[in-house]
Amino acid sequence: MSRKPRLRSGSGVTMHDVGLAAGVSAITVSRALHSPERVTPALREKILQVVEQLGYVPNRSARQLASARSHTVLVLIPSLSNTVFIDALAGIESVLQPAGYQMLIGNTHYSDSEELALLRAYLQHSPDGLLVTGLQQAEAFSRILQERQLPAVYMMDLSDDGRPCVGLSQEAAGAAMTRHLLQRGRRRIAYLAAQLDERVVKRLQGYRQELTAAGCHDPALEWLNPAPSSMQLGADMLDQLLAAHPDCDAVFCCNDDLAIGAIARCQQRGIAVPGQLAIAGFNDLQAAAWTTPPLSTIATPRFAIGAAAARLLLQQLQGQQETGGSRCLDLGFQLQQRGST
Amino acid sequence: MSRKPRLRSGSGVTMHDVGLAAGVSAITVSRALHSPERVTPALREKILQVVEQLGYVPNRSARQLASARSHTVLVLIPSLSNTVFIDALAGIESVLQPAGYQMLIGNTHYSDSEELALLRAYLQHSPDGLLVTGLQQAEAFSRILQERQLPAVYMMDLSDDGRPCVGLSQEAAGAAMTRHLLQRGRRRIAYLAAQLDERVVKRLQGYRQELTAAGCHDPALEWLNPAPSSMQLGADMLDQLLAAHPDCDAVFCCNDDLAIGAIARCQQRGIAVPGQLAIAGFNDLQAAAWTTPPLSTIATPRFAIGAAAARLLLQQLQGQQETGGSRCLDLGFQLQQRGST
DNA sequence: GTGCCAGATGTTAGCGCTAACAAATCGGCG
DNA sequence: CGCCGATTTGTTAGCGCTAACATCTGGCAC
Repeated sequence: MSRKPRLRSGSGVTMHDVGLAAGVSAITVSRALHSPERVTPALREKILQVVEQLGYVPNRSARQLASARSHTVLVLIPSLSNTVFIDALAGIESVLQPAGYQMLIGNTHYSDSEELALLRAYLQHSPDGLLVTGLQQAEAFSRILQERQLPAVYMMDLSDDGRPCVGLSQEAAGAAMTRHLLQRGRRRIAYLAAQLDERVVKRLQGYRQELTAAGCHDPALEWLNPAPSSMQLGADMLDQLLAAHPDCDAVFCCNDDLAIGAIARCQQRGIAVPGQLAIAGFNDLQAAAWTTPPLSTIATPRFAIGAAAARLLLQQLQGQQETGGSRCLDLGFQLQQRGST
Repeated sequence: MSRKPRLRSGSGVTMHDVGLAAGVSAITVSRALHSPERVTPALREKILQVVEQLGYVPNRSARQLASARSHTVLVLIPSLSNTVFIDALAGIESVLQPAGYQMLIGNTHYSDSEELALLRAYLQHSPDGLLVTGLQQAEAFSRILQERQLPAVYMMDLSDDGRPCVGLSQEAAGAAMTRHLLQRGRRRIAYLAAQLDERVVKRLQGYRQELTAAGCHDPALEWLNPAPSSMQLGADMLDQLLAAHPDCDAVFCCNDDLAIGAIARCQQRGIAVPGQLAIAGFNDLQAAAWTTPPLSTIATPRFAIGAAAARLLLQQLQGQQETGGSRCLDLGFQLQQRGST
């Protein structure tokens, strides 16, 4: 009258089974797989053969439970529909995958509270570290990280408080594009923005600085819309802007989506670009090179940012707590001048 | 001389601790959290309070190990940089997240062998089910699914072999667009394709059928390039096509990326669209509405496909093995006629 | 031969949780 | 008043793996 055996997950072959078949104990199998240098080469070879033969698949939960390390990294991004973050994700994947780390993706929908909720939810997986977009999280967020001693690397921006980060100066990039427009002789330069996340605001600050320095800053030319960014919105905002300020001679859009909508609307309305109106975007999405005229924009190294951030995090996880040197990596940006300016 | 306590992962608060503080046993805490109906409301309330107070976070690995269920779904998509799959991903997320399921994302890079390798690697997480893009996997792939009795739902296409799937008839969609071009009076209709995955090939089949039926199929007008799809490639392929076949009067691109490149190149070369050449795309990406002229294309319900596939999988996981009725869901498509045709 | 050390392998226990069974509790009814 | 069944809670064991310690082996110095 023995009790029912439990349901086995996976293939049912355990490390113990492999050991049995290879004539060793389970722990030796574990070592053969995860710290090869602690097992005689011949024995290791034999064990690997048996693993192959039995189709053994290690159980990650058991490993995690026993070792208190999950080999998992939580990645928080504001949106799945914005290519910018997907590119960074690809960069992260390219580093974590080969290193044997699992990537958990959390979509915060640009919301601090959702971000916090996601962090709480994903703590159940006890990630070894975090990759976070941006620097401004809810207060409770940083508290949790601190309590649990969770290492984190921040992406897309540069911090001034010692937190490890990989990105670019959004402010400098905003300033660079504004300077470019000034150099092209524009004086009535508008700033069109949507979504209004921290990066968009920092670009705005760069824009303000340059215009103020040049003596032609006009707050009335700043059009900020908290709605999600889209090409439709770019077109609509352009219409509104021109209706209110027909003398405007350049539009700096906070991202390429808005800019593509704006440029298409100009095309529709017969507004000469850049003759009457220069248009600039931000991010250098693939489509930016294929508008009429092609869009001037700021190219950002998203893939590289993701990859570098992942590498930085892995360094921390592997205990290389290099104390010296700032751990802030500035990967810069590049002004792509095309036909629209 | 007691041994060192093991490193604790997470916060260190266990179910046992919660039970202790609430004056109940660990299993009661487990029940309060996961099967509320098995605990007196008052007690449950108290337990939840203690959970909150102690900041208890359940350990998913332990749960998984003990219950042989991972509450995890593996999602395999061919690419992260193609919006089509990201949209589906968003749909999947919208269903799995609220249901308490974790989504593991595997990027197959359009490769059968990588897909198989990913499946093998992710088996370590013992996913409860799979969401797979397309129907054509390596042979070993299906064998593994069968061996482990892993439920899977296939996305983006329709099967004819009884496998549960959610998508649309790629063939019918290809045919519909071709029919549309024929109705607009075109006779020399080219098919421009890249990446050449199974969906692209099926659209090609639909295209062939319609043209053959109309008596104007010319294999020389099929331009198939295995390289990854991009706007640049679309522009290049258009040039090559027109150099070889100046009499061509319509181009059906297998996706919007190619079409956007092609339409931009026409603009650059002064080729009248649709006057001299009609151009059509596939998928209805956001940018398709903002080219000059706006691109005619086939709108596909990607988000809905992802969501429906996830729901279908959850049904299977929750044991509702409804035997009756096909489990193939055709969510259709819509022809978006715009200025380019 | 003895002692010793380094390296290879094994033993034991326990990570945190839940399935299965066991016990306690309660209300209602003969 | 005691017995029944239903409901609520507890006990026990074990999921598969690995940290820590224990043991074994062989080689080498003296």
